[in-house]
Amino acid sequence: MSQAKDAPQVAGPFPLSTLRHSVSHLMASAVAKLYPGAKFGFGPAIEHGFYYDFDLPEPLTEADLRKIEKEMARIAKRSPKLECVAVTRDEAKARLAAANQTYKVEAVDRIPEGETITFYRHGDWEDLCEGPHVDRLDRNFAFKLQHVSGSYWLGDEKRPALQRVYGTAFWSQAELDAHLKWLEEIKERDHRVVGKHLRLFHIDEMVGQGLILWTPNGSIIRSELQTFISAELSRQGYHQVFTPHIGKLDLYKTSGHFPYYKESQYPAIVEAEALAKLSTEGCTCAELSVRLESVSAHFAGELNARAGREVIGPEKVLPDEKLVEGYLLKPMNCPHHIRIFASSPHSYRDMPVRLAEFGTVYRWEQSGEIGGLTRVRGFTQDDAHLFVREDQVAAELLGCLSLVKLVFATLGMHDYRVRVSLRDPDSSKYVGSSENWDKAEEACRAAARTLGVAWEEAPGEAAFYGPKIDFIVRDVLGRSWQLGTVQVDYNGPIRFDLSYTGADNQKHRPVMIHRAPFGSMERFVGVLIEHFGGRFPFWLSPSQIAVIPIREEHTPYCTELEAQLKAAGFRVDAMLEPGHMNNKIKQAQNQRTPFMLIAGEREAAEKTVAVRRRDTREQEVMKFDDFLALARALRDGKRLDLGETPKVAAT
RNA sequence: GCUGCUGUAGCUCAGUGGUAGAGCACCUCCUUGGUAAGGAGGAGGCCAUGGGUUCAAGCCCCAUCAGCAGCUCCA
Repeated sequence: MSQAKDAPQVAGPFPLSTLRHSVSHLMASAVAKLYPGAKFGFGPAIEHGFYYDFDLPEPLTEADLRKIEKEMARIAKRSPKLECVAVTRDEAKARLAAANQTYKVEAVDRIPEGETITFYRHGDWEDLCEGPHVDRLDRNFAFKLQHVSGSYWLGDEKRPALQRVYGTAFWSQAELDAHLKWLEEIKERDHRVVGKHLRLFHIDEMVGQGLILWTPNGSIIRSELQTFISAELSRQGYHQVFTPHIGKLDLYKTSGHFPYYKESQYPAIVEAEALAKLSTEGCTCAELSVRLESVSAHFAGELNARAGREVIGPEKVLPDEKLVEGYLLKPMNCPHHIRIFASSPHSYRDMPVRLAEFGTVYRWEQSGEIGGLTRVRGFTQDDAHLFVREDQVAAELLGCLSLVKLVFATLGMHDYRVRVSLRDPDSSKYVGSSENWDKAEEACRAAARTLGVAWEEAPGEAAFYGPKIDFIVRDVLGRSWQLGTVQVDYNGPIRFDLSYTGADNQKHRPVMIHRAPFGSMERFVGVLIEHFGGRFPFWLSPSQIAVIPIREEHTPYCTELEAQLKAAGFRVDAMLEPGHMNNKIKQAQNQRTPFMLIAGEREAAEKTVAVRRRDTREQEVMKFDDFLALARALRDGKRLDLGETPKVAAT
């Protein structure tokens, strides 16, 4: 941009991103020197550093990165000046073509007409680049190349695969060191690391990629959360339901999930008899697939009539006897919930009907995308479907968001974004009348406003069946994850021909609200693990209280404490086995147990406990009854603190 | 799915072609210790899986599976 020309070209503090971009040039020049024939892609500054994409004949290794770093240092020693040269479009292409920089030639073509084309040059190396850059690459900065990974030219998987080298740079070695240390700390907060250390979950090769086994410790966290959420839901008038993990293909043909999203579903389960019959007929896989995905003319006719347009084309229609029935592992809970709603007649008086279920769904995510708890193939949504009258949409949306607000506030999560996805006003692909859309969109906006956090509108991002509100959080590695979503749906009720009887004794079409405010228990707990770094608030902590005797003869008193704590419903880890107190303290600390109660002669005599809180070496002796009261208050109030006695201000 | 890297004891990791190692955890014995690792001993591995090269493979090659970093995708 023109920023390059506006920025004062004097020695002094450039923005860090400018330095990083310049260091990426430095890296590219080192690569050009070390690997003749290298072709260059893009090399921008990014949030915590920079990268550059190269096309090289051989894959780069860690050792290569060190070699490149050395060459960079050598070039930087000469304090090269970075000079900007403006050229014409033809000249730029000629220069790049001469250097056999095919990607860069393509990049020139992507520069809009009328924009100035510039090269930046240092030493005998130059690069097509819009800048800005630091004026001189002297020694007053520190850098490190971090890792190499693959990427595609222009982010398109059909184009050549390039090697992307990531690095970072700072104005001083101290800042770089601090950044690297921060990265180490981040790693320790990673839910995969914490999850293993605290034995919260397990992913087993024998079970399958992306399928989470909740171990006892993690199950405690999950069920505490579910209990908390469920209590709130019943307060808000939801009804708990349970549905099975599979459903007939017809169900998903009606909902529209099959076959249109079949590439992200586990394959259909075909009835054994049908399969046997097909194989005697010599049916191929391709034919089987067609026969599974097709519908009868009657089915298509009914659905198209209800939708008022052709949602199932003639190419999907086969004669009845050709159709093959099967089951699908459910990719969503809504069809099952819809069938519950449809199973009995409804009056306008009993609307809205709110059906909630912690429903487990299965999706065939790409293998390279799966990891930890945040991207999995089987997950349990905190799902609910609200069947509402149109005049109730706004109020129900508010109800959904108040739950989100309550849970996030309870967990101390304030760092989340809200995105309100609206329809693209120019498009006609949407279901439902435009007046209804206007109302629904305004209701979404109004609901988002009540949250008191940053939110943005995303025109054109709505689903074709309705607008939605999404909640997005970042993990410790800075990756954004969509947690929950609240969606208005005009389409489902049409496809399933849902109705209720209005005051006018006529049938009316309800509107559906899909909402899973925390997305999935897997992802949500993954984010929570990182949010707390494994130091869960008392009510969520798998182990809440460790009881540690000072000597073996203090065991009877500790047993008594254990019994009372357990009777009060706490999760107690009585460490009564022989062994040293110090070692037990260390173990409890490593387990991130919020409280250690340490008891010896004095405590037994006075019915007190020496309370040691997680992450502190200080101890506080208190009456056991007082501790019990404190623990109850922390648990029942779902408090985030551990009830530390406020420090008395110095007088 | 794509590119690259990785896979050794429950965990964290050493081991560059010649019969498998450490620390922690675990078990046994000793130790009675007032707030973050007492001592000694022991057990524990088909070196991810399947092929190949070699007199000889944890190590080299190929494939598969899984993990990691990105890319692409995420109704």
